[in-house]
Formats: sequence, structure tokens, C-alpha cells
Amino acid sequence: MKEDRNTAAGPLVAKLETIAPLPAADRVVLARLCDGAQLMAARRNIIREGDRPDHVHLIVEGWAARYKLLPDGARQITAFLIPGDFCDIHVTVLAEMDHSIATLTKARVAAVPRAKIRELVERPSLARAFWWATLVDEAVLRAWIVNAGRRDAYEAIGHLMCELYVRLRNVGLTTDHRFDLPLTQEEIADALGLTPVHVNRVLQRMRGEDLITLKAGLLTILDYPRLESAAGFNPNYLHIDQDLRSGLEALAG
Amino acid sequence: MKEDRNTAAGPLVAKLETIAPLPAADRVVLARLCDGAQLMAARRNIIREGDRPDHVHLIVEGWAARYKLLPDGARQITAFLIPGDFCDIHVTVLAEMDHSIATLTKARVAAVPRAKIRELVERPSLARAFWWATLVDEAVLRAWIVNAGRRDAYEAIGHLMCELYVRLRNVGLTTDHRFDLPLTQEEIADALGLTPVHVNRVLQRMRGEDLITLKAGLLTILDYPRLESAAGFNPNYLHIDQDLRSGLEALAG
DNA sequence: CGGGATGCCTAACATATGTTAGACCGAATA
DNA sequence: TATTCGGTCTAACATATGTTAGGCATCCCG
Repeated sequence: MKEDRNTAAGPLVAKLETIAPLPAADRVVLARLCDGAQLMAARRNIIREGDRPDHVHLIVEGWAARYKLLPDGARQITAFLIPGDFCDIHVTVLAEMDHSIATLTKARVAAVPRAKIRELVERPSLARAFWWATLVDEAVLRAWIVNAGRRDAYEAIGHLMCELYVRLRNVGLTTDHRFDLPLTQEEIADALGLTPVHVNRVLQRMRGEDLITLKAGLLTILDYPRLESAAGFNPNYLHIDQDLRSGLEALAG
Repeated sequence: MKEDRNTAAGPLVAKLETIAPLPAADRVVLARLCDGAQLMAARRNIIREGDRPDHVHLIVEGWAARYKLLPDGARQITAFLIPGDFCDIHVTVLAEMDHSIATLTKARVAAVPRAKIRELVERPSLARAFWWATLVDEAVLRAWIVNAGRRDAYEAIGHLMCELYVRLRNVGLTTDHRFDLPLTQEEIADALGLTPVHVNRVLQRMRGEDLITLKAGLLTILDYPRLESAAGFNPNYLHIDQDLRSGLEALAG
């Protein structure tokens, strides 16, 4: 299966190839990035606000999150990072981190020297692919602003589920409409500007409506079209090529 | 004055030079981008979601905003664009717009052909500067997520004011702690996920506390340190170099 | 100079979401 | 088996913010 080949070559390759196939040479180089990945425990900081790291971190396995802490101790999660995501290509240009990143689950994280990134970017296909990835990250941030600003809790949670579904599918981590969602209700709350109590209320409602199933970190979307429309989810901002999108659609049912 | 020279060469130069001076040749090329700018009326779309423009738009004068419309007609503003900001470098890589952009005021907008951008990016100093600018845009998006998610209305509005103050100062559009803020209360509301009514309440309160003055589109921050701390504003995410930051601080009093 | 917009402002009332507190449950650990 | 521990779930109550509605300026344009 194509999916197997992708994940074997590493989630990063799978992700970048959601737009366009890469030259074989590029795939090899990328796959090699994942080799030295370190195993980290859950809930450990990968980098902290104010740090000036000289390595770029890549999630190879497991989940992580960007977050900011407020003076009163509140936490806002700003992004969920899944396999294939770079944590901080920022540091190639910006002096210091303006937010922190921590693992959410046990994870394998590769540290790539800045110089290596510069070397990779000399390949035009990779420069383009990296550029694509950061622009998509930006688009995701915009979608999250809408979540927190103009969607109610029910829509926001539904939207997040749809987004994660598509992103995970791109790296081959879904089967049908089911995937591992190793987030606590508090983490979901911190991502959407809600309260754990309220997240729980909404989840209960969704279960009651036979929209989803969520148990032991496994989410099943029982009625994807209904969830999508209830959440006002339009995957265009993830910028998957049209043809490929329909291809995946067929694959994943 | 240095500030005058910058603004004369165009807001884009001023902005990009907040991190590091550019070679004279670069400044010339950038300044020339602004030459053919078109005059647009207020509240006109520059690009719309779904468009596949072949030009990149640059705000030379006036204000614009990125926004998304929801199925129910609600609007979420995702960024305010001021002189020196690119609207859509995205289109160099992504096929189609996932959001719309409209002028807020009368504005001068330059349309730069994609090819021209590619040409500019061949200059290492400019490539770096553009890269810096988009990473800062990304950081601003994160700050806005925090605004909508975890700050109350008072803090969020204060934070927005501080951010705009610093950004406008970078392009020479402030005098002391005063600047043109040509936003309606509804636009502020749409940016922060609030209601015009509530924005008004908060503004009244800020006036009552002698924190600000806002009349006829002119905002004066009467007590900047107090506003900054009330909002939990930390300018680090705008990534101005430390030395330069203190320099500006001295300049702007 | 009159009339229509547009934006600001306020009041009274409605509600989605937050707060606090605690019971429950399963999985790990001893 | 007992014991934590982290996470889920619920209830009762509190509140920041939304809703609706309308008055009041100001500015523009015919």
C-alpha cells in the first residue's frame, strides 16, 4: 500500500508528499533525519520560551504541544504537534523562542542541527515543501483563532476533531474515521480557551447524539459528514491538492 | 532623522530594517515595489477566499484586514495589515486563498508579480528578511489565539493596543504613545471574538481609568506601562532585536 | 440645509461558559 | 489486595459576555 510505504519512510515524508511526490533522493535524506530520534517521557519540555536552541526538533512519534503561560498561570495551547511536524524551524531565523513546547505523550523527537536544515533547503523541492508546511501551520493558526473567537464550544471541539482527523490521515495514522487522540479534556480545553468541565459537557452531548465515540484515547467519528457540517469545517485551509484529497477520501472511506 | 529616512524609503523597508539594516541596493529595490501602488476605497476586497491570484499585494498606505466568514455570517478578523505588510505571499506556494482580505480604510496597495518576489528572494538578505516577517506574522497569530482563548475582554483589547502600538512604531507611524487607530468598535470585536457592545463597555472603562483616550480614530495611551501590565503584554513575540528595541524605546519616550 | 448613513453609546435582559467541589473509576504501583 | 493517582464525570451556583433595541451624535451628499 502507498500508505505503508509513506509511513515506513517516516511521517515527515508522508506529510510533505501530501502535496507532491518528492525525488527519491530527497526522501532518503528526510528519512535519515528521523534516525537519531531521542525517546522522551510524556509532559516534558522540549524547549522553553526564551531559549535559543541551536537544533531544530522534529516529532517522529507521539504528540507534543506549543503553549504559552499567562501571568495568572493559565495556559493556552497554540498548536498540537504530531509525527512529521517541526517544532521550531523558527530558530533558523529568530533569535529566541516566544513560546514553549512540551511532549504530551511519550514521544520520539529528533534534533536536527541548524546547519543541516540550511543544507536541506538548498534542494529546491525541499525548500518548497518546507515553505508549504509553514504556510499550512499558519493557516491552522488562523483556524484556531476562529475556533476560540467565533465558534461555540460544540463547534470548536468538532472543528478540532475534523482537523486532527485530516492531519493524522495525511501521515497515515488513521484507520477509517478512527484514530488515537491522546489528549486529556484539560488539554483540549487549553487549546480552545474552554474549561475542562465544559469540554466534558460537550463530549457527553456528542456521545449522546451518536456523533462520536471516545474511550481510552481512541476517537471514532461515527458520522463524519454530520460532524463536519456541525463544526463548519472546510479542509481547504490545510491545502491538500484537490486530486490527492479526493484520492485520500476514497482510501479512507 | 532615521525615522524619516525609513518612511521615505517606504514602510516595507522601515519594517524589515527593524531587525537589521539592509544593503542599500536592497532598499532601492524594495522602495520601487511601492511605486505602482493603486489607490483603493475603504471596505473593498483585495482578495477573496478561493481566489488564485498571480500577484502578491503589499499595503503601502492605510489599513486592511484578513478575515474569515462563518456559515452563520459571523466574521472573524485574523490579522490587521498596516503599511509594510504583505497580504498574501502565501500564493507563491499555495494554490488558493483560504481567507479573504479587505481594506478597512482608503488605502494604497501595490500588486507585485510572483516572479518579482522570486527574484527578490534570490538576494540572501531579503530572503532572510521575508522569512523573518512571515515568522513574526505567525507569532502574532499565536498571540491572538491567546487573546481570544484565555484573556478577558479588557486584557485582550489592551493587548491588541500594545501590539498595534509597537508595530506602528516600527514603521514610523506613532508619535509618543499616540497613533491613528481607524478601526470601528465592530472591527475590534471581530478581531477578538467579542461583541461591539462589549468592546464599547471596555473602552468606556479604560477611559474612566485614564488609561487611554480614543476619539475620532486617534488613540492615545495615557499610561503605557500600566496598559502593558494590565494586558500581560510582552513584546518578545514581535522579535525586534534587543538593542534596537531599547533604541526605539528611548526614541519614542 | 435637510436627510440618510454610519458609528457610538447605553439599558435591560438572556445565556453560554466558568467555578467549586466532590464522587467515581481504571491503571499503575507497592 | 490495598493504595495512589490521574483522569473523567456531575451538580449547583456564579458571571462575563451576548442580545435586542433604540437614542444620539457626526458627517457626508444632494
